[in-house]
Amino acid sequence: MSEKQSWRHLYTLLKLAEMGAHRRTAKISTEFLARKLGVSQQSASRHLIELERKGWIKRTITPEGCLVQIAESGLNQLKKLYANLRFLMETAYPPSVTLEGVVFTGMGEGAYYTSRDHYRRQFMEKLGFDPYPGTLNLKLLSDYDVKTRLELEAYPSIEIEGFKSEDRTFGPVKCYPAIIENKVKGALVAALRSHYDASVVELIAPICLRKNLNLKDGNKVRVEVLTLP
Amino acid sequence: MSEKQSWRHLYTLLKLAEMGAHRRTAKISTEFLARKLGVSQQSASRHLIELERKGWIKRTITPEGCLVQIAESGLNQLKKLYANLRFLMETAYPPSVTLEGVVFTGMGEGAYYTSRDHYRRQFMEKLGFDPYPGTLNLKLLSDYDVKTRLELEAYPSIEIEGFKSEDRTFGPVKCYPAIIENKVKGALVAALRSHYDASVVELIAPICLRKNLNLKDGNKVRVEVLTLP
DNA sequence: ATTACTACTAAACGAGTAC
DNA sequence: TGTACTCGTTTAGTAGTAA
Repeated sequence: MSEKQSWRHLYTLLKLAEMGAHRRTAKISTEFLARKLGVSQQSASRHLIELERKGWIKRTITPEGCLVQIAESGLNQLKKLYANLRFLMETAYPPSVTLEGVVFTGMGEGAYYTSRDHYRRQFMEKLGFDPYPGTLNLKLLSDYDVKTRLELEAYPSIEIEGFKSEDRTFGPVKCYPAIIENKVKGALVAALRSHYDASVVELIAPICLRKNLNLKDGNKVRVEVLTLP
Repeated sequence: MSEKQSWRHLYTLLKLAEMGAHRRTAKISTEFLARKLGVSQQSASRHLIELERKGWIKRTITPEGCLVQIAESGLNQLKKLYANLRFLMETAYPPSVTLEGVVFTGMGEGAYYTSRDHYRRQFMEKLGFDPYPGTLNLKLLSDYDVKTRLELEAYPSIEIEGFKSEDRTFGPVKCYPAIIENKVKGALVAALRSHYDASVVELIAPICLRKNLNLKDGNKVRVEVLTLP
């Protein structure tokens, strides 16, 4: 969907579907399509050529107009858009939210927790990566970020079960897949420890975020938190 | 939706919604939006300015980025697109199909039927216009058109009830709202009489189609048949 | 850091027209 | 009629940069 010009083509595809070309072969002249698109006949012609090149439509030219049918790959584009919109319109929470905070050094307990075998195995299974032993602590910057972080509690999360060891209890943890600094896929973990308040979040990733993103205490970090399953 | 450039703006709106701006005020920098849109930061900035001018978003600029929320009119645009796509994806029939045929002169019975009071009142009530007394007969041109006309039978139609007079019975009639030659809003009536086969359709309109469209026998006419209620 | 202006480039568009 | 080419115009997009 994010290919260049693809959006304009999707619009043409939508109009073709409105004429039934997604269910049947429709006879559509470039002039008629042009009216529907609000462009010139020449542009409509070009759009059809481009759509055909992309493999989004099948086309047969006849003297009375084009016989057009949307191909499977074209229909998939429309379905993708539909699924996207349905999610946006029907669910109460957004697909992603972004948080900003500054790096700070905790008490070094992150490494201890993330390397507990019960946690670690669940991270691998449910998040799809083996966490680097240690968490990146972020102090949220503004009221906006704290408010957003609190809203996160209401969104569906990945639940990591707690467990008991010989001498103590490890509580359950909520995770949210996240993209850190637009680069690294990791996760935001909530309540891994109870030391911090709502203005603090912890991040885990398959790699050492500090090293890989060259972060030092006080650096600002942007996190895109994903709510999609 | 068909205003100029409106489609590109709708795309930006969709991306903003993906960041939650349709349910909450989201802090979004033009740089971040630009990545999501696949354009430059400058273009993203321009898009936001244009969306704000249109009244589709509310925006507050802060040093750390823009606080963006999609306005009601913007949300309506997304809802419109969603409803449109839902109809296309969930229903088996298309919103419109086009037919082409050539004008021919019937036996002059159209005027008699369309002016029967029981029919006429139902046309006014259910189609929203008082039909000109008479029908325009079209002989469909190709196999494609005949096939399309037959498919029409399976689509939902406006039902005109039959009735009895003193001496005879008038059967029920199916109607489909239609746009004739991209200009006149009328309707296609099916089985008003049983004289003709599947390669013939009859049109009614509030005006005399022959006169207004300057039609003579043998002229080609394009009809866009609407299936939407 | 941000936003967004100006100046320029690239792309989309449309008029004319060939087929 | 149709489609679709060339080519000049318009519009969208980007780079550089000021605030």
